[in-house]
Formats: sequence, C-alpha cells, structure tokens
Amino acid sequence: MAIGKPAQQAPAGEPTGRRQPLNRQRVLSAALAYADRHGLAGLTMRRLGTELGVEGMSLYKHVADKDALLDGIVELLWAEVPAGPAPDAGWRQALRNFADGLYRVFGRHPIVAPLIATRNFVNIEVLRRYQAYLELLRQTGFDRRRGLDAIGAVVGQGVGYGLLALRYTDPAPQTAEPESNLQRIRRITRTLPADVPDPLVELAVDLTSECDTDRCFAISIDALLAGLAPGPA
Amino acid sequence: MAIGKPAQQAPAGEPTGRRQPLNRQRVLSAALAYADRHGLAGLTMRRLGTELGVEGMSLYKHVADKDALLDGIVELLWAEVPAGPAPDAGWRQALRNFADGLYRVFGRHPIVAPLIATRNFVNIEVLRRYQAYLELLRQTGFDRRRGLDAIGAVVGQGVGYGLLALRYTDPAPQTAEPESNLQRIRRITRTLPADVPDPLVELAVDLTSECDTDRCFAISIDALLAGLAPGPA
DNA sequence: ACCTGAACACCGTTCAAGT
DNA sequence: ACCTGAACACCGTTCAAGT
Repeated sequence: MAIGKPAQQAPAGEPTGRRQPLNRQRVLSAALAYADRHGLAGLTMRRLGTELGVEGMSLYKHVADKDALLDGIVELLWAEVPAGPAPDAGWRQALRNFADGLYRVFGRHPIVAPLIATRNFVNIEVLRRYQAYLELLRQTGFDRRRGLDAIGAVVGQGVGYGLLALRYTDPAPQTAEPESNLQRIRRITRTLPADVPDPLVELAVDLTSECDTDRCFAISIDALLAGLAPGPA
Repeated sequence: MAIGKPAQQAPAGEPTGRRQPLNRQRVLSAALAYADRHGLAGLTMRRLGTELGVEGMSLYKHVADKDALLDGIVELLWAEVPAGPAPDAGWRQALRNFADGLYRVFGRHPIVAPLIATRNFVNIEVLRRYQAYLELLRQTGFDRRRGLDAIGAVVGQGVGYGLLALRYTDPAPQTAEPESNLQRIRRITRTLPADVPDPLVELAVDLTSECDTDRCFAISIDALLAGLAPGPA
C-alpha cells in the first residue's frame, strides 16, 4: 500500500532543501512516526527507506541493523518523559510525575510504546532519568539501594498500567474511523471460542469500556507512594 | 541451525506411537516450548513444523495464521496462573496470589511472557480468572466497577513488575552458560554511547544486579492492597 | 481429513560498485 | 562520504494436488 513513486518531492519537513544527508536522529524519528501510523509490522527497512527518499539499504549507514533501530525508537519514547524532578517538588510528587509521564507515553504511542517493555530496557535516556530522580531521593534520606527500589516501583507501575490500558482497549488502532460500540464487541468476541458463556462475554465488553485505567493508575500510584518511605535498611 | 532430516523419529513426547494427527493444543504447546528455547525470532511456521515432524504449511490446518499462534501461546501462559481464589482466602490474600502467580510466569518464560503485554489481551483464560476473582470481590462488598478496577490494579502490577524484572536483567537468555559478571557489564555497556559518563554506567550495572524486583513487587502489591477498599462509589 | 510441493510476494542483510 | 543494484537466505501464506 502507498508504495508508488519514490517520493522525490520532499521527505518530511524540509520546505525546499534538496536532500540533506540522513543521520541517525532523522532516521529514528521517521521510524517512530512511521510505526505510529503504519504499525510495527509495517515498519520495514525498505519502506522506511522510501519514506525518507532513499533505498532501504542506505539506512545501514546510520543504524547497525533493525534491532538497533527499534532500540533507538525506545530511546526516543523515553525522551518524552520528564528528565528530572521539578525544582520545588517533594519526592512523592516528583515520583508521581515521573510515573505519570511514563504512563502517558503509552497513550500517545499506543502502537509503538510496548517496545519499551519488550526491547532492551537500559538505555541512555533511562539512565539519565534514574540518575536525576535518584539524586532527589538521596537528598531526602533514601540510601542508594532503597532509592533504586522506589524508582523501580514507580516505573513498574507506569509501564504496567500503560500497557494494561492499551490492552484493554486494544487492537483496532490502525483505521482512521473510530469504530462503533457494536463493532468493538464483535471484534473482541471474534477471538474467543464460539461456546464462551454469556457472562464472560459481558465481562469482556465491560473490560474494554467501563474500566477506568487512568483512575486505577492514580489510585495505585498513590497507594504505592504512601507505602514507600525514606531511610536505609 | 539444527535443520537436517525432518526428524522422523518421534516428535515430542510419544514413546512409540507413529504420528497421531496434530491438533491445536499440541501445536500451541510445541510453539511455547520452542520459543522458550529458541527465542521469538526463532519461532517460525516452517521450523515449528519440522519440530513437529511436519511441513510448516500443515500448521495452517490447526491455527489460522501466525498471529493466532502467538495469541494461543498467550492463553497457555495465562493458564499457568491460579484459576481462582483459594477456598478459604480473604480478598486481599486472593488478589495477592493472583498478582504473584502472574508475576511468576515472567520468571518461568522470560523470553515468551512479554507476549502477554503485547498481544491481544482479552482471551478466554483471562476472562475466566477475572470472573472468578470478581465473584469473590462482590461477595466482600465491592460493586462490579470497583471490583474490576481492583483486579486491573493488581494485574497491572503483576505485568509491570514481571516485565521490569526481565528488562533489568535482560537480554542474554539464549545461551546455556550463565555469563560472568564482567560479561554482563560489557554487554550492557555496549549498547550505550561511547562517551556515557561513569556514574551512569555504574547505575546501569547496579540496576542489573542490585535491584531486588521480587521485594519491590511484594512491597508495592502490599501497599496497593492496603490502599484498596470494598464498597461502591 | 490431513498433509505436501511449488509458488508468490515479501523480508533483513551483504557487498561490490557507483557518484 | 553516502547511496544504489543485485544478490542471498530466509519469511508467511495460498492453493492445487496428493494419500
């Protein structure tokens, strides 16, 4: 679909400039945007190449291989999360913001964000953020180990709920038209065995509509933060 | 690798029986076992076929396509989670067990379990469990909506921590030999830019060794359960 | 009813060759 | 320095044909 001519016009954002050479950054953000729109399965070295006005093989000059491309996308996603605590925030407020920022990434990139949970996790953007929040925690009396545990706790929650919110609603992101309620029910039911009892179908429908994951997330992040405390041992 | 002859011997567990025809169940569990050992990228319709002593194309008689195969694997993973509350358990204990069972699946299937978070979420095994635990919550005074929220909360946590625990340790699951500490450091560092400051490298190393995700998980599930309460509105 | 062979339209990746 | 063309070894999937 949408192959056609190699798109000689102007690849992405240049108004006129013929073709400034590619670089890693441009390749990565084009990849993120392309996957957002065409799905992860649609993201292909060849197709991404033509999107950028180039043969797919040229991309190997800027990323080692497709794995590196996907890991690079994950870095870009993390870059959307607040890089550190606001200057006047207490540690609970800061961690809440951190988790919330992470959670929101899943809402903005419903198709791509799950890569955060499946690809290589420890990248430079992650480390910068861990470092910044850890610094605040240490100032508040957490030792390093407890600080890392606390950060892990809120990150686990952000990722977990982010994913769950997507999976409940899932998987009809591709099309432009928002589907009708009836269409949603049929889509969900279709993947189930034919003889599934009615109460379970009802449950499936409720899950995909009534469950307020945003509120769930807020509740549980508050509960978690209440359960954490500074100090060693 | 390991292609060779079509493995006429005996596919998986039969001691003698020539070749009882395949069925969906056998295909799915073979797929899970194969992916556990050879990675998700290694799981190929053709390779899974030869593993089962059959051409890859024959599998399409038993699963619609590869997507259906992966969704089926997710069902198998959920089937390892306790199907309902123990008869004498209070609701908090029951939900803790539920979340814990889910969390442990990620430990048993480090390569495959992330499919839980990326594939179609609402399947028959999920619904059965939601139904069973919801029933208990209703008996304890939760209304349906609050009950679903509570279940969503613990599931989000189980999935989130399960994934995080994997991602911290990640991604050297393939080989038989457990890697040395030094190997681990080098592997982690390799994906980072060359000029990354030392404190961040130190952080990366600590993350992959010192962080006690099991304890993190226990703490935060307790905090969460303490923050939940029965009742409507 | 279940499986096979051959074919189609794609992949990721390599490498010598172009400019 | 950056990109292209052609090639290789694989994919998922289809379908007529076999037993």
